[in-house]
Amino acid sequence: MKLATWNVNSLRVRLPHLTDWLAQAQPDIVCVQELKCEDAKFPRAELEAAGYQSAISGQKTYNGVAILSRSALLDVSTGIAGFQDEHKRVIAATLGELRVICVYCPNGQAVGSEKYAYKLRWFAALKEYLAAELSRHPGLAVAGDFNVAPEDRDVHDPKAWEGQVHVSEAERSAWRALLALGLKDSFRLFEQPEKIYSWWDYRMMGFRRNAGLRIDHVLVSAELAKRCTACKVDKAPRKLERPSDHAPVIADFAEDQSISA
DNA sequence: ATGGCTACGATCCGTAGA
Repeated sequence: MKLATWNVNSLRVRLPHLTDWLAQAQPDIVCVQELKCEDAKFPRAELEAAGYQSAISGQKTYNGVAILSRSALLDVSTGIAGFQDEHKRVIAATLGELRVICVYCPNGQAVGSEKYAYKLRWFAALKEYLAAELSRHPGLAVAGDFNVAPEDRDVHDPKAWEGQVHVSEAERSAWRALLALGLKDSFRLFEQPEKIYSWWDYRMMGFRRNAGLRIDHVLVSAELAKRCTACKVDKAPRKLERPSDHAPVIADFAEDQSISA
């Protein structure tokens, strides 16, 4: 079973990239962020033709999240329970034994800004929400654009980025608070090559220089981590004409139903 | 050198992303 996350930076612009990638990568479930698309304009039929059902929470111009799946999406919920938010950043659904939560965490703009304070409030609310979800769903995956590079090795130039938004101590602390719930960064369950990132600035030839950050993540509960066999960034769509600035991250899971071997 | 792209919705520039 393959579970992916991809910030497409406008679903309307990126739909051909998305459908081509679905055909090539064959994920079973995809968490999509930055739809920038109202629900009424969501290309449901095109994605159904590609073999995927959709659960969506969209809005005009900004934000917007969706979960695409080859199988039925049940118990769909949107937003963070108990947290008032104008932004459409969270959607969750159940697929059999698996609970999937798709997140588009706030950018934060700059350390000390109002948006940064909102980002930290948002992460605190997310943590409480995930704690409750974990207590109900042992098989939980939280996938999306977290807008946090957890460690210096997730940053192309840690010196230049030191203290900046996406890497600041408060943001990394908020990230570690999610791990403290028992969630694992699926990427770090495995040996990885150095300098692997999931986002590259459009400017200054960021992708050519591999000047990136690893900010898109697939977190898994302890139960799900046992079944996780790989996690990789797929850079291929970032090489296309008019790409998203993010690349998809894809995690693999054994279909193992047994308790012990 | 605090810029540099890209998407969007409103114009021929501002907001936002990261």
